[in-house]
Amino acid sequence: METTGFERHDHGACIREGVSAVDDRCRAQGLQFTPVRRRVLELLLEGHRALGAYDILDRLREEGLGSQPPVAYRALDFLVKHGFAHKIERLNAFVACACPGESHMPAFLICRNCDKVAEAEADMRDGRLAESAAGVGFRIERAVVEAEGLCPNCQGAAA
Amino acid sequence: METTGFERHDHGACIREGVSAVDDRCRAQGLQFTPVRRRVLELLLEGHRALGAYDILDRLREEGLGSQPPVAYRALDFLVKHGFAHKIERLNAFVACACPGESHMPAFLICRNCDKVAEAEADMRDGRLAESAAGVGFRIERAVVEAEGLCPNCQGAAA
DNA sequence: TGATAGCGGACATACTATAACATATCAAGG
DNA sequence: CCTTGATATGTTATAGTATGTCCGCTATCA
Repeated sequence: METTGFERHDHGACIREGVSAVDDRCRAQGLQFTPVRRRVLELLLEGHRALGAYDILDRLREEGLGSQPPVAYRALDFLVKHGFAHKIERLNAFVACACPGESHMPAFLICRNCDKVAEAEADMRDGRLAESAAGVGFRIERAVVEAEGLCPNCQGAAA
Repeated sequence: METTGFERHDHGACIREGVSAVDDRCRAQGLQFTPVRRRVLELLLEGHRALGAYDILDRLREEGLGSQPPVAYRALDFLVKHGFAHKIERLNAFVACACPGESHMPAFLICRNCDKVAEAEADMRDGRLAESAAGVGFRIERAVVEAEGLCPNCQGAAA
C-alpha cells in the first residue's frame, strides 16, 4: 500500500505526467479529453488539494472557459466517472487521482492544517470492516474512506 | 467488531432504550436534553435510516417544534457533537448512534436499496490504512468510513 | 438585582448541486 | 452533400444543504 501526496517531488513534472497519463488513457478508450476537462484536471493537480466545484468554476470563468455551474460539474463528473479524479465527501470537493485509470478503492488522508490530500489504497475486500460486513451478510460495493489529521509537515510546524 | 441495524429486533424498545440512554448521559454530563433535541433523536432512531436535515425539519414543523433550518441543524449539531448521532457524509444525512456515549470511530454500512444504515466499529489505530498512514508519518485523528452496498435482506430481494 | 450562559425563534444569505432546454461539433453512413 | 446520432457545451432556472446574525426567553448564580 502506498500513498501519494506529502512527499517532496518535482511538482511541475507531476502535473505534466498526470495530464499526459489521462491523455493517453482517453486516447486508448476513445474518450474526449476536451480543453475544459484538461484544464479542470490541471487545476486539481496543481496543489494536491481538494478544490470545490465553485473554486474551479471561478478559475474557468477567469480564463473564459465557462461561467455556469454545470460547466464545472460536467467536467468533474467526467473525471470522476472515468477514475481520473475523486470526490472527497467530507469536504464536498475534488482531487486528481494519483494513479489515473487503475481501478481501485481509494482512501484519503486529509491534512486539517494545510488541506493537502494524499491518496492511499484501501481495498475493502479484506480488512476488519470487510470481515464485519461479511459477518452480517452485507455486500460492500463501494466505500468512502477519508481520514483527517495532521500530515508530517504540519506536525512539525504545530510542535 | 459488531454491527447494529440489519438484524430483526424489537424496534419500539430500541427507540425507548436509545432515548433513555442519551437521557442518562445528558443528566450525567449536565447537558440539556430539550424537547427539540429529544424529538430529533427519536426521528433518527425511527428507521435506522439516514435522514436529511430538511426531512427532520419538515417533521418538526408538522409538530410545531420549529420551522427554520437552524432549529434542525442546532439539534443535530448537539447530537453529533456529543456522540449521540453521526453524519453520513456520503448522503448529507444523519443517523442515531448505535452505542451513544461510547467513544468510538464508527464505520457505516449503507444499503443502496433500502437505505438502512448499520453501524460498525472501525478503529483506525490498526488496520491497513493505519499502517499506510504511519508509513508516511500522517497522524489520523478522525475518519469517515462509509461502505455502500446491499444489505442481507435486499440481496435476497434482488435475486 | 443584575450578570451570565444556553436555548430557540426568525430572517437572511451562502454554498453545493442538478434539471431542463438550446446550440454546437463531429464522425458515420446513405 | 446531407442527414442522423452521439457527445459536448451554453444558458437559465431551481433544488438541496448549511450557516450568520440578531433577538428574546429562561434558568442560574453571585
